[in-house]
Formats: sequence, C-alpha cells, structure tokens
Amino acid sequence: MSTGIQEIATVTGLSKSTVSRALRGMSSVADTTIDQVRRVADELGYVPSSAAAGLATGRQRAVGVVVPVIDRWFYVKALGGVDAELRRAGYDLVLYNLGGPGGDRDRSFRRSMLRHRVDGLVLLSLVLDETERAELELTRHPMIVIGGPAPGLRNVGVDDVAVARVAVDHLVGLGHREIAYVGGQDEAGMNVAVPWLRRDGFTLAMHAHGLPVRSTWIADGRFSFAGGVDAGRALFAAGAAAGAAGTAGAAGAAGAVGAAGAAGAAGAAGVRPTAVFCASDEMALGVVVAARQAGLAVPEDVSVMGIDGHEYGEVVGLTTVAQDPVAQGRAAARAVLAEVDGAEATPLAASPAHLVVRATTGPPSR
Amino acid sequence: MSTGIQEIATVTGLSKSTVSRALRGMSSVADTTIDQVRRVADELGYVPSSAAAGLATGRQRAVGVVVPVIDRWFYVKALGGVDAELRRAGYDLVLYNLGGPGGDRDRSFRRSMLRHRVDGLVLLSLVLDETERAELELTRHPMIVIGGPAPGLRNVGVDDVAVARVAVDHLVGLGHREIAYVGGQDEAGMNVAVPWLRRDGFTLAMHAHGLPVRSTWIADGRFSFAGGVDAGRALFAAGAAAGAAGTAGAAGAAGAVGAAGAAGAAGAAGVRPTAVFCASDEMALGVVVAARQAGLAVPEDVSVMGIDGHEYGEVVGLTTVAQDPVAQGRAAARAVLAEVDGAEATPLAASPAHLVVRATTGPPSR
DNA sequence: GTGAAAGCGCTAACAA
DNA sequence: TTGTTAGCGCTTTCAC
Repeated sequence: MSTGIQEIATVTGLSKSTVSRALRGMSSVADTTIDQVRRVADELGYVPSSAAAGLATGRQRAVGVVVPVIDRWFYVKALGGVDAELRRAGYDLVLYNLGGPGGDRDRSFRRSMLRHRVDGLVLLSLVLDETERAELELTRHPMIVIGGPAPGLRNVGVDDVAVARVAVDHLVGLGHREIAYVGGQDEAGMNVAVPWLRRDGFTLAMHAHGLPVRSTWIADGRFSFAGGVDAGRALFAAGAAAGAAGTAGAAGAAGAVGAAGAAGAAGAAGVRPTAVFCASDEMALGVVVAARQAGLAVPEDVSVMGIDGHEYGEVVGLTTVAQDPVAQGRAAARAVLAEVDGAEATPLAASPAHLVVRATTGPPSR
Repeated sequence: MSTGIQEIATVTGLSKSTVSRALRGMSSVADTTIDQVRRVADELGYVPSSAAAGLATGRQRAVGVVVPVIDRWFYVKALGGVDAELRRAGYDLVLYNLGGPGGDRDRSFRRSMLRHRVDGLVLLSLVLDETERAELELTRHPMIVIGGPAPGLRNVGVDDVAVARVAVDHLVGLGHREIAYVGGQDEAGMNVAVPWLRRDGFTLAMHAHGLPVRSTWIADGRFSFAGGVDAGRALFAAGAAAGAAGTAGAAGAAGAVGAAGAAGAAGAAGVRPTAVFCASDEMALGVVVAARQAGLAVPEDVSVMGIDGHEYGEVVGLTTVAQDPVAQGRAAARAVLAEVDGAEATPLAASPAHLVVRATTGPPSR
C-alpha cells in the first residue's frame, strides 16, 4: 500500500534500521539524520504501522478498558481518567463494552476478544466468574479493576463501607434517626460488590448508632435516576399529604414538572423517614424529584443525600459523599502501565472520598 | 511468547496454513480437521495475534472513534451505538478522546495517532480545520462524522434547522410569541456547526412566524446543565418577583433545593419570555431548575423545551424534540464498515427526530 | 483438502 | 553512528 519505512530508507539513502531509529528519536542517531528522516517522512506522508511494530516488539502500546455498559456517570468519568493517562503515555485505548445484561457477555469474553491487541486491561466494576477470570488470565495481561474489589485482582476505588458510614454519620449528626436507604442492584451495570458493600456499610453504621434499620425503608433505586424517583415515591407515599401543606409556602418556589399523580403510588405502610441516604447521586436526584412531587420540601421535610459527586448534584445543591472517578481511572491506568513496564504489582490504596454538605440535608423537623 | 499457530500445527501434525484456515473455518478445510484444530487450540489456550493478522492482511478489524470529550450525553450515546454495531461485526473500537479544549488537540491529530491501527474512523461532531483534515485524509481511511455536517465528509445526524423549526412551531402553536433561545457554543465539545445550525433554525422559524427575535433573549447555556441554570437565571431575573407570588401555591409542590439567591442574578432588562427553547435537554433541565428557583411555575409561568430526548427529561416530564444518538452511532458504524468492505460511499439520509410533548410546555398565561 | 514458501512493516541483536 | 540479518505470527498465492 502506502509509504513504509523502506521508502524513506531508499529516498534518504539510509538503512531501514537507521530510519526506524531516527523515527523513534533514539539518541544513538545523529541529530541531522533524525531531522532529515523526519522531513522526508513528512513529505512522503509516512504513517507508521502499529501492527508491524506490535508484531516485532510484542507490545501493542494499547490497553483495553472493559465496561459493563458505557452510559453511566461513573463509568464515563473513570473511562475519561483512564484515557487521559493513557494518552499521556502514548497508549491507545481499546474499548470493550459488554453492553449490559442484554449484550452477549459470554461471547465478549471469549479469549479471542482480546487477541493480544492490548498490553493490559482495566476492568470497570465487574465481578467475574471463574470462567471469565480464567479466560482473561490466559492472556497474561496486567489487569486492574476500578470500583468494587474483585477476588484475585488489584483494584482501585473508595472504601464503600466507610463511605456509607460517613453519610450515615452526617445524617445522624444532624439529628436524624429515621433513615431510609435507597440502593439496589445495578442490573445494567452488572456490578455486584459495590451495592452490597454500601448497603452493608449503611446497616453497620446504623447499628453502630443504635438505630433500627427498617426493611420497608430499604428501597430499590436500580442505581439510576428513574429508579430513584420510583424509590422515592414508594418511600414518601405514606405521609405525603401531611408534609405538603406545612412547608410549600416557606420553600418559596414551586415546580409543577411532572408532578401529577405521584402521590398515588403504592408505598410502604407506616411512618415516613426524615432522611434518605442513596447509594448514588443519580438516585438521590431522583429521590429529590420524588419528594417534590410528593409535596415534601427538601431538606425541611426530608433530607436527601447521595454518593458520587455528580455535576448535577452540585448545581442543584445535593449533599453527597464525593469520590473522584477520574482520578481512580488515572490511578488504574498508571498501575497497569507500570505493570506493563515490568513493575511489581504493589497493592493500591483506597481512593479518597469526602463529605460535601450542601442544601439537601438539614436537621429533622420532628 | 505463548502459543502460536505453529504449536497447533506441530501438535496436530498439520501445516501452519491448514491450521490458519481451519481456525477461520474456511470451507476448503475438512470438517474433521476444523474440529481437531479447534480442540487442540482450546487445549493449548491459543490466543490469536491481531497484530500478526493485521500485518498480513492489512486489515486491523478495528475502527476508531474520535470524540471531542467523552462526558457528554450525546457522545456517550452515540459511542454506544457505534460500539454495538462494531461488536456485531466483530470489530474492535479504539477510542480517541481529544480531551476538550485543554487536551492537546493538535498532537492528538498527528497522523501517527492513527498508525493504521484502525480500518476506519467515526468522528463525533467535530469540525476539522484544513490541517487536520489533511492529516486524516493521509491515512486514507473511510471516515464519517456524526452530528453536524462537515465539509468534504459524509455525516449522519438530524437536520438541525428543521429540528429547531419543529420546536418553535410547537411553542407558537401553543400561543407563544415571546420565545427565548438558550444555546451557545459547546466549548468543551468543540462542536461548531450544530449550535449555529440550531440557532439559525430558531431565528428562521421565528421569522417565518413573523415573530421578533430579541437579542436579550438569546442566552448562552454552554450546552450544559449548569450553563442552562445560568442562562435561565439571567432570562428570569427581570420578572421573577411578579410570577412567583401568583402561582407558587397552585403548583402544589415546593422545592428549596439550592434556591437561595437566584433572584439576585443580573439579567436582561425588560419583559420575561413566556417560553424558552433550549438547544439541548441538559440546558433545558437547567432552565427548569432556574425557573423554579426564580419562583416561576413550569409551564404555567413559562414553558421550557429542549432537544435530544435525554432520559432525565423523560422522568421529569420535559418536552423535547427527541433524536436517537444510538441509532446515529449504529448508522455511522454501518457506513464505515461498508466502506471498509469496499462499498461505495453513498450519501446518508438525515436521521429522524420527533416532537415529544410532555409537561413543561403549555399555553402562555398572558 | 493440504503443504511450502514468501512476505506484511517493523524492531533488534550483532557487526562494522 | 549506521548497516546487516533475522525474525515477530499470521495469511496467501501457488503447487500438490
């Protein structure tokens, strides 16, 4: 096809090797030679072949990122972080999207999927089964997971149990005792560990404070905005009418957006919680919408908080325990890259997360 | 390193060529041979080398996707669509993220970036300058852009002017005459064409209805949620106090979320628009928040609509002109794939978009 | 239906 | 500092 290293060699009268070295700017080549080669390469419109280089070196200068689905805030952010670090190192990023539960997860994992196209792998929040692990191991690539801990693999991520504790502590510190939890499995994300860890963290923290965890206050928000709305509706169905009249005027603002009929949703019987802790900001945002639809003022009637540090939450004043997925992505990328370069696989520290108190949490009114 | 085609050959007593053919299931190979080869390959844990195959065939079975930034709703969705189609075809997806204005766009475009690692390219909403175009052309890869039309390249995307017209028609049909527009350049997205086209479409449609386009009602929402909030605040600053008292009770719901101080923002002097048309749902969502913060009921005091079909908008009842970025991604991927396979580059039809009337638009109250 | 041999475009010893 | 010589692991004529 097009121009190869050979052409440059003939044009310059140099050998292929020298051209190759010059192109890579190796110090053993005369500066003048380098310049000349570069110039000729430019004139000829030379485009290097990563396949050839890869074949020769055994290094593809690319790392793969496996995501359960892409359209999730956390994955997108983490992907961005991985990407930034790879770009810095001159590595390409090959995206392997499992496409959710509907996607042919099995086939995707067929070892041929990897085909030695990448030198390492970053797995986003997945828990692999034995077969999958085995197939991946087969490629002998450095691997690291972002998100939940995975057996046998190094991982970067926050301490989910601790994060949940921080949230509960905040709420309890404000005076809340009736705290509901919105979590649930992220079916689409196929992430198993994180939801459980956060929920366990919630339960543990509640127990630590001597507070009861009512089963009717553990709602499923499917880790999505819409799921959060649903969970909120269920949670607030019980005492909706009461709260509305009391504070609607005081809040000073009204929003009719999609409010119709919300109060009619079926919900847990009994009293309404004074605070709702959500395992993700997207769900928390949904719960806030549900609260408004149910005629409840936030945080006067009910406090709501999440986990993540989502941009929308910032704009809207959502209290949260913020983590930094971009940094996690970068850290993961650096780790694989280091391992690709032969470094020892040292254990990784938990990523930081910190409480960000904004406008959706406050002391309970009763 | 590990197992190659050769090992399988020696173990089975066949030749490399036959093994190669068998592995690819070519019809010229005996079925029994195919089975045998496959079995041995499995036992040996054989992993094909895409680099070697690529070198030999000149085909990498991978296509590159160039995005200005990844963390934008549209790009993520489109990326998902491209990915789905590529996976179907057994192609890998190499992600080239320009990383926004801060990212070294120039360096990224260096032709060596592409290195023949991919057989084709899908460009998300970018307008390239001459140099960039030239460098990309150099690789002689089939290319297609998603989003705005780009000179000299095929593109898939909605007819932005028409979409804006549909929106304006809807609003005018409802009785609105005082319509504001929230658009602006998406600096991060580095997309030039689309914002202009939508704005032009808005202006054109307004003129067609004989309606005035006030310059103070053309606000910059930076194509983001936060930008939408800012734009909305500016737009609503003028008549905030008046609207609030009138409808707060009627809306039946109150939200205190981050409401403090919004009314104090500087805004355009004069009267408030009765409707706001936003060039994206994210901005529209922001405008809705700003309206609520300004004490305005939606759609009683002001109608708001966007473009996109964002999931959040659905939950929240946002009226919009929905497009399908996933389908656009698929279409683009199919087009490159076809061209990679030698098909003629036939022109692509505009992608469909349709009005989705929900709860944020209604007749004007004055 | 299978084998032999010649590369694909580059890098990497080893010489010079 | 530069050139020579082998491959890297696969596909692909062209024979058999």
